[in-house]
Amino acid sequence: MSEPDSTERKSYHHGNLRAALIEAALELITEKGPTGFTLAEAARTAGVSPAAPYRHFKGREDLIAELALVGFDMFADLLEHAFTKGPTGSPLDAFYRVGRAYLAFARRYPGHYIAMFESGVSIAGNSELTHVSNRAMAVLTRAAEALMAHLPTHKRPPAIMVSHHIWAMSHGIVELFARGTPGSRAPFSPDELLESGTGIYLRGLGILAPNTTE
Amino acid sequence: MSEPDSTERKSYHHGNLRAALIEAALELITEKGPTGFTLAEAARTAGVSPAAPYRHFKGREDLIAELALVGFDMFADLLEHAFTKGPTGSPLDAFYRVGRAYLAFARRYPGHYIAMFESGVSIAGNSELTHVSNRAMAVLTRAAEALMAHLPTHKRPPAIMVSHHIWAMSHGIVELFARGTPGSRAPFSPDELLESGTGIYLRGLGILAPNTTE
DNA sequence: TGTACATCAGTGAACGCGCGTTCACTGATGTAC
DNA sequence: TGTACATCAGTGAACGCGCGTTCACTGATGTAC
Repeated sequence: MSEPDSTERKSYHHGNLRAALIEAALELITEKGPTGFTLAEAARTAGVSPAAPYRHFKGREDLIAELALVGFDMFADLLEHAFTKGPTGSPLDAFYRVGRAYLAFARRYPGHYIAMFESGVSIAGNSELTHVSNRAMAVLTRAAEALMAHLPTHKRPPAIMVSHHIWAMSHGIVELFARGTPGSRAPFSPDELLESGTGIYLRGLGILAPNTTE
Repeated sequence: MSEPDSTERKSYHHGNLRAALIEAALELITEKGPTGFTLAEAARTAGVSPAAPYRHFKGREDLIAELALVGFDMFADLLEHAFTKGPTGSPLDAFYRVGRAYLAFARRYPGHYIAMFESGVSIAGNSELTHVSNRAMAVLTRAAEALMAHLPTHKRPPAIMVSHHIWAMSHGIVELFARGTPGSRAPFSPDELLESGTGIYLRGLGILAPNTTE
């Protein structure tokens, strides 16, 4: 009844503070946006004094950067896994899987996604972040390359450009149609949108036949 | 030398406070992001006491909502103008113009764009905002409709879906590649990306010939 | 197995800060007559 | 043209608040011998 905070603790030491702070920060960011997140509240949620986080992070910014770092790492792994899983699948299947994985990540790990793309964290200014974000990007680019391997060279745009297109559309869909009141804003679900959008796009690349589906 | 703030003022009354506050807010939001913006600083910039803004806005949120409202209105006008200008142009030309206008708006009015899409303002929760954002969306949809008018019905996806695709890609490009260190993040400019992306997409729709350019 | 000691991971109180907002006020402006 | 008065658009001081961060401290844990 009178316990002020979430986690109980018996000993002086928390034992798992770093992880608990990350967890708390993710929840707070998900609920209140990057603006709403404060170190003090994360400490409170973890059941710890406001000074404790400074044993594990240099400060507020540092914690957010850590969220983004972990996020990009998971993101890259997820995309990678979607791309390489199921050796029976065609490059086309793999490409669609990667797209779906993109949306799935944004939906499943909103706190990470926000820290990565909406928190104002400077990716270019942090070499670790740059590295791991490049890794995620590279998966998309490889998927695009595999997809276009059999296209005649003169009809093949740079794979990086293609992955940028797909990334942009995915990100746009997440930001515009997967946030906020779910579903109310659009007559189409995010997944439908991405599926249909990339379908049309791939037809334009010459990878799908002009009028496959009905 | 010792003037603390930007605008000089001779009389007790500012005369133009509302507009000055909006101007100041746009600058601050552009420089520091939606988080960095405070009513107090906007007042300071306008050379006015921290209580003065309350004569013109209900509070901080209200000011941001106003920025978004004005922004969406300009946005819709700009897209509209791009769409209807030059009666000689084909629907295809008009469509490209609308796309370019999208990027141009984001580049030219970053403060408005941020207030509209990144400030956390709830569009659905404000009927005026909903109305004016729908208006902008409608322009895109009309452009898509005009574009697909001559497609056989069974090959024609819903215009709303198409406009959602285009909007998502445009927004994604703005967020991922037009912000931050300009150009450093991608080997392609935002305009190139949108142009090539929509080009491929329109080919997929059957609006452009399979291999038009080289 | 026991003891001394270094190190680690917390505490809690305090700081300075700037914010959003309210309040009674006052100078300037506009209007009626 | 002049005067009285209502209204408007500011002031400035104050409030309560919560934050980020620092500091000397202390309880718990790990290690050497």
